[in-house]
Amino acid sequence: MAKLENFDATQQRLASLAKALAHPARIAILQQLFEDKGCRSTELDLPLARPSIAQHLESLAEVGLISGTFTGRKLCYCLNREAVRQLSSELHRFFGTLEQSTPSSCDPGCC
Amino acid sequence: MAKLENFDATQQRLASLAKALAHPARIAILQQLFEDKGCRSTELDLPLARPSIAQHLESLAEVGLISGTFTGRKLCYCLNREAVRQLSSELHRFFGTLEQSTPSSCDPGCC
DNA sequence: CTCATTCGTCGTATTTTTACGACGAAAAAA
DNA sequence: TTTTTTCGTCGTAAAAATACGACGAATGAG
Repeated sequence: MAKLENFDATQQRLASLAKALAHPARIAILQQLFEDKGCRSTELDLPLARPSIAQHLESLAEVGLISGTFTGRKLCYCLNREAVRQLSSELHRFFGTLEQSTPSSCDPGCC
Repeated sequence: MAKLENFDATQQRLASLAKALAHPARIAILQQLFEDKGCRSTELDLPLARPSIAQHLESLAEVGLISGTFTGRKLCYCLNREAVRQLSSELHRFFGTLEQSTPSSCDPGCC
């Protein structure tokens, strides 16, 4: 399948950032990391089994929103606050350009 | 699967809005609707077959970002600009609360 | 009218995501 | 040391998302 490469880079990037947020567990993880609830898959409080939590952490790490480092054998995930800020501003810019557009679509003559 | 209902409503809502944006085709559709490129699945310019485009339009409609109406047998999708504005502000609020949090996670003593 | 085209939808193949049991190595307890 | 617990990861089952061929009704051309 994977016809994703036929879209332009900006569309792909926005989509993959959005995909990172596209599961309540990952939203919850970001919230808890921000609240300093803990940084390990076992410290996070989610209604999911541990392997699932680890998987969600990995997806967040893949887009750079968090990054995991080992201290000995323990894996700790840290927020990449700068990346979060950047994601926030990319989304904001996207919606900004949308809102600047001419508000004429679906005028009476549209269809 | 579907353990989604074990997360709180805000997390679920944010996730499903993000999911709506989680494909480059849907990003492109929003852009083109905003640019008044057309409002029908056949007028949109995407590297996908028509049934696929129709499917992406449906997902956007499901979260209320656009809505389709028939004029005779022709189906025209219109942007719901108010819903887009609201999505934008919900995401902004989410990131806002994140950024206000104490920036201490992953301090030296974290792990 | 007849034939071709258009467009919405159905069904389904394929891929990706989600979820977790189970294993093994390390750490902790006994 | 022996036993138990902890935790990261592997493999895989189940579900959801993605993509499109094909059908049929309606429209338009000849």
